[in-house]
Amino acid sequence: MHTPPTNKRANNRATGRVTLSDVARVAGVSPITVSRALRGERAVAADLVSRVMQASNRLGYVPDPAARALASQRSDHVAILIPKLSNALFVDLLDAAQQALRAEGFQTLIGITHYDSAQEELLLREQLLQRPAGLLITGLNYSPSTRALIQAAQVPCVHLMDLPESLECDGEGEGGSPYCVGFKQSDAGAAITAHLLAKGYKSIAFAGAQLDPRVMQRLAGWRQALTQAKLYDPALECLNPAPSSLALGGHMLEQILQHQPLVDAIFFCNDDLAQGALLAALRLGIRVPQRIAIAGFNDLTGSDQMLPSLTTVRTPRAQIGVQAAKLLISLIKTGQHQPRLVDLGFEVIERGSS
Amino acid sequence: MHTPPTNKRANNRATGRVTLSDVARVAGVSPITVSRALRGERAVAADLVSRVMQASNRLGYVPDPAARALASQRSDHVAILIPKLSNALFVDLLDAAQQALRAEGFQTLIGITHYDSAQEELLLREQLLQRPAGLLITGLNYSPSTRALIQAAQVPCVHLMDLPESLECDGEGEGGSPYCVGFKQSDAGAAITAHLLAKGYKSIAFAGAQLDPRVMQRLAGWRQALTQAKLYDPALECLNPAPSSLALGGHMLEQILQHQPLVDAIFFCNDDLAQGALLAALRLGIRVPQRIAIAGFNDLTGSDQMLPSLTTVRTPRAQIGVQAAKLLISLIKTGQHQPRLVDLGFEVIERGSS
DNA sequence: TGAATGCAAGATAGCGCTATCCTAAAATCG
DNA sequence: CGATTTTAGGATAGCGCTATCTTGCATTCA
Repeated sequence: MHTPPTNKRANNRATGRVTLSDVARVAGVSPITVSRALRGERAVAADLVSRVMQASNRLGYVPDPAARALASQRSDHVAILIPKLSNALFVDLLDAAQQALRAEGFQTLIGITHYDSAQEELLLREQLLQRPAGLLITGLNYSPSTRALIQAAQVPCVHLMDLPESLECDGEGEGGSPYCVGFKQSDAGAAITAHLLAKGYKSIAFAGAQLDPRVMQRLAGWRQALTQAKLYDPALECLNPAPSSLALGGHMLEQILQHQPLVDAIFFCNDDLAQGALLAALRLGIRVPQRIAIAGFNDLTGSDQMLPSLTTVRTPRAQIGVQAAKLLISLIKTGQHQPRLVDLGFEVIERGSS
Repeated sequence: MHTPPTNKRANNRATGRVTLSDVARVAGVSPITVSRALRGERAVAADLVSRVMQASNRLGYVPDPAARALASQRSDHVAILIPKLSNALFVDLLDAAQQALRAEGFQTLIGITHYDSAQEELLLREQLLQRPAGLLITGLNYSPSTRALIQAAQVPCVHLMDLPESLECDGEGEGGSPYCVGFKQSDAGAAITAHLLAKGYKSIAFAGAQLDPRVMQRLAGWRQALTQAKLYDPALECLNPAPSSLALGGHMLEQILQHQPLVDAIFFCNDDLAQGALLAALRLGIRVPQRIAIAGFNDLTGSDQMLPSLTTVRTPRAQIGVQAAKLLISLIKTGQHQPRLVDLGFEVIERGSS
């Protein structure tokens, strides 16, 4: 069957879809005016706008994202790149960002990198095909090819969780510093270490898994705090590239107690490790914090329920998701935003385990 | 600046994008033939196909999803509707489904319903605007308007986690039963209850939060098992519509112990509740399983690490995500699939808490 | 007051692909 | 072996929107 092209204006064919032209006809204006009126782009006379609005509402018009994307070379998608969904941290980030984006009419495209920069590049490449309006990327990515992709795509991009080491503007040629929403991981690492020091612990180990850039920065903060207190010892570092998990935390506790019996406190780079350590301590009859103090990072679900409850660093991940989304949207709409760096800070939460 | 339409075939303008026509020109065929060759649609002579492939690879051609979506009225998106990201169950589901979909070139659109059917309908409406190729929906949705939306959209849809009560074909008019990948929630509820009965527990309480349809089915399974054992008592039901959490699990344990001191076992509808109960028991000095046995559901992360380790029902959520994605893809490509119902079962995991 | 300027609305022309129809050649048949 | 059917490639025409240029009219200035 081929429906002959009857009246050019009544082009809603068999689909039943209400198009711009339909609205235009009802409002008695040209299609392009409807487009402009609905997008608020350029000046359109107030009475025309209201007529268009009325017609649009009456017909229940909804723009077609695909047509819009094809014509404007920009979709209503925002791509988000996240390392893993098995870490609650990133789930909270995703949840918050997704909700904030949806409120502004954006669809979220997720990409899980598994901490693999080749995967990250591939994912980004796939996502860029959709011509997203913006990009949210975990961490400050310095993979040159990924960076080049973003530059070439001319898409606004906000980095999550992390801030560059030097807060000052370092005008690095192309557009200056990146947009970032997060907090200083190294400061947070130093702060929780300082807390343990203040409580009188003398031999404070660092236990880190995954060893992504943020863990390494927390490690740097810990090093700095201990060095300053003249208590730093490389033997106190327990690093494992395996993914973070409760079970691994338990193993690490045992390992440290065995090899470094003088250690009286451990700073775990993530709460799941610390929770695992607390459970292992319970199992092994090791008293926390009497025999050894435990501190975690992120204040994940359950940390306040542990026995003893877990001393940790509360990180504003939901806030980061929301603020990053807002920053990105402003970037999409206006092309720029000040400041480029948003530091949402962190908070040391002292609980029973220290 | 207006670039005059020079050569119609060299239409990759300033964007640098390689289009179908570019490939067509290089391969010495018409654009439509390239389109057909690359999609494998209709018959195209083998030598032409290989010429097209070569040209396509050489130029690095990648189809534009927006153009494709506009022309074909179908995008490469698959929409997934999930209640919450705060329940690890759904995160695992999403993770698995997303990965399987991506492997086949589909982008995942997420929607978080927060167990709100009005939200669900709104989200679905928004997602349908993107003309998704398929739909993954948690649970068997019976909200009439949502159902109507799906029907009207003519989009393949697979339901997750749950199977309809009557497994027999009940030819309900329009297209028969829905496509489902999951397991029988009520059977799982009955099975874990049967396990507790077999261990000799006589007064087995049910503690449920959120009270979504799946929880209610587990409740039904528990009721049925206890009724059969002539041990059912409505007073043993502890139901709370609040979201599931560790803290709530602790509260529920205390509540049950206080109001029903004779209870010797509790079946919690989700592992986070059960984990919270175990921690609360530890805090209160209540011995598990001696004073009271605890069982959970889903075998979430950490359940094996608890003290004592948690008896629970292992549910194949990652499998469900993957299988549902596969079923959906087959549905998208071929229009149908048998069987319509995929039961992936479950497994009772006996651990220290019972 | 006539020319220069601004400004809002419209006409035009695609964005990059696929659905549909068409046609010429090959394959099948009575 | 001519008539019918099948087949594979191409021409054509949009999908529903926005970028861009053009035009008509009200403002402003020398």
